Amino acid sequence: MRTPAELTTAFRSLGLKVTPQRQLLFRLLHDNTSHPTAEALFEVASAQMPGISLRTVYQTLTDLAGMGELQSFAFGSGAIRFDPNVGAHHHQVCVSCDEISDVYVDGVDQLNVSPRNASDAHSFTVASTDIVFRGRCVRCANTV
Amino acid sequence: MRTPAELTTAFRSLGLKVTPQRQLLFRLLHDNTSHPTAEALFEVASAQMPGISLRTVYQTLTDLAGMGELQSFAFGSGAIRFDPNVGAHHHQVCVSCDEISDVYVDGVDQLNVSPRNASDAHSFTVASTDIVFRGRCVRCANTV
DNA sequence: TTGGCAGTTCGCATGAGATGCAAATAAGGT
DNA sequence: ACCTTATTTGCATCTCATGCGAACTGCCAA
Repeated sequence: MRTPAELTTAFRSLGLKVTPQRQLLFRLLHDNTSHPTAEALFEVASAQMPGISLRTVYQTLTDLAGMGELQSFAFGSGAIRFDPNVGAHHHQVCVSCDEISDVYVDGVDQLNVSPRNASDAHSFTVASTDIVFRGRCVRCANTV
Repeated sequence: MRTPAELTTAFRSLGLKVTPQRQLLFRLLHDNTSHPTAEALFEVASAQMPGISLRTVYQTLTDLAGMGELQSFAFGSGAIRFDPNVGAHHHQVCVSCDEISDVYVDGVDQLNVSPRNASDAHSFTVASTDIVFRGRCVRCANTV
């Protein structure tokens, strides 16, 4: 997503207001690589702005996602994760500690896809491809 | 997953009981390519066995998944989908009608993965790879 | 600088999806 | 046929998320 300063301009030019709550979330999300949940952001935000509402966090995240400034993903279990990295990338998920990392993948366009039924060939128009690698991060691999 | 007959034997040899409810679900799931939710299976099961409990459907699905007879996936939104196809395959999801289809993909092992930070290289042990193609099925592509 | 409209925040209610729990019931070995 | 043990069921509970309305506040305009 864009920088807090750019988002401030973007919001204003859309007729949206730049509140202290939103500014805080802009800052907490910018360059955030932890793929936080709404709840997790709420915890961090609350420490810096006691009284901020979970509802507002959800609201702002939804708005940012709608503007294309955030991507959101559901990884198997639990709450939705938000990712300010909106470029083409994929994810690694540690099955042990649930840590999620961005990864860049070459060769996606070379994948050879064949539907279950031959009759379905060429019947699907792919708009995007999401790849999730599940396994163990170094820390968890060494802890087993 | 295995056939209802095979599952019957497998359950018995594990000390588990083969109830009419389970037999019905074995049948409804065998060769089912619709990636149903627990609720969806409950609807179909209820038609054939009025009174069957949603709780039992969840319970049996969880058991089968735990035995490796089913795979379960969370696709972006809504309820968990179950898939009796436990072989290596991936999925196509229509963003318009939510239809999910199995697809087979060649070249997965040739993907060249690079972590966001070079220092993370070789730090992750991949156990499985899930690919989701999002787009439009023929039906929806023609309806736009 | 001030006024006021329109967008926001916030808390509570609500809803979906899923699981915990205990009493009643039934499978299936003996 | 019996008895032990697994299952089924319904209800309560939990998590994650969104709807809604009253109170509040950015921020443009005068």
